[in-house]
Amino acid sequence: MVRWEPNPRGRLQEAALALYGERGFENTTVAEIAERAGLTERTFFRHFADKREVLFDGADAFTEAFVGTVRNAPADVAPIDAVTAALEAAAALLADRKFARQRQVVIAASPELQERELSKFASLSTALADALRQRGLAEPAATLTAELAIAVFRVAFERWIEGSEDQDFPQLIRESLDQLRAVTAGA
Amino acid sequence: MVRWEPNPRGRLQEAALALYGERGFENTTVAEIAERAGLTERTFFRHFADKREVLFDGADAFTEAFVGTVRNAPADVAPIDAVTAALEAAAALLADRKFARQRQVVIAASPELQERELSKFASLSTALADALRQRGLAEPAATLTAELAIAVFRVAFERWIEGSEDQDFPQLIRESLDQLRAVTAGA
DNA sequence: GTCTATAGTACGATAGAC
DNA sequence: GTCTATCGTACTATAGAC
Repeated sequence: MVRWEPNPRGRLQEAALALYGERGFENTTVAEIAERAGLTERTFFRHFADKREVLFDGADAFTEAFVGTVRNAPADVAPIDAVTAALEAAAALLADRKFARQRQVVIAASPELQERELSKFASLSTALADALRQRGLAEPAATLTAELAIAVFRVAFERWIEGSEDQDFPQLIRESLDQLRAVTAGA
Repeated sequence: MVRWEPNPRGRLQEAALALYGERGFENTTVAEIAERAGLTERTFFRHFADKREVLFDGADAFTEAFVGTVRNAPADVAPIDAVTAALEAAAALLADRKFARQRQVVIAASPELQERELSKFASLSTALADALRQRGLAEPAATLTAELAIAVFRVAFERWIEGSEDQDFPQLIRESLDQLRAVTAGA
């Protein structure tokens, strides 16, 4: 017989997402999350640095996948093309649209969670700019390209979440990139 | 004789910036800020929603200046050109480089303050996208153009802060925009 | 202006897993 | 034995309620 139920992190995440959805982020206490997961407040803070972080556990892995694609691209591939490939690779990690949608609804309802999400995207952008610089792209082009990539991803992601059934993520990304080119080209 | 010293907001802001700089954001209590300003903790929270907000008091005015320029641009001006004009107009609000630099050092030292700054830029981006949409620019071009503008501003701002004496902000913005065009054009 | 709930930290105790 | 996971308690400070 096991003394503790398995997967405490997962249980805490599930409990948190459910409670944030039911009564909102602000009206949920850490004690309540812990209780629903069969754990204590103390244990929650052992697994997650704060009350927001419980919804962003996969962020590092996502960043790694994203940046890794850029790092592994052949040296003669143009920055914009390497980044496009990375965007499509990252999209593949978002298989579960229903879960993503539920999570996004919760985040959209809380300014604090939105702040944290922005912070995660900023980290991703920084890591991406690093990778581009290591490929020889100078500043400020590296930073701008990274920011641009994040913007494209977020636009495509939002459309994917909100869209109907068979929206193709890579297709959405290509469309957004085309829009961006049209704008920067000017009138 | 005056009953209260004038300008409580300004005194709180000054005290906060000084203390955050001296001992860091996390190691500063609201009570200490209030004390240095000759006020009470309660009064601090009457003026600012939270401990971070005291460093972002000018954000709304900045957004208004930025977005107003876009809104007032003639209808036949291309979106990218309207946005460029707004960037340069916004830059004019940042006259005091020494203050801006000090503030930026403080923000850079605190993840919490960085999160708040990102949040302010996100609000600005949303407002900008709204203005562009009212000018007839469709989605997702409006959102992408707004995000792009913020990215260009931030890059130029950072260079302005870090640069030597006579860096011209408008010039930095034009350079960043050129870089962006070169990247999106591809190899 | 006073009071209170809750986030988050510090330190410690306990006890299963190996 | 060592390592690691949980839980107990006391505490500070933010922020909101009254």
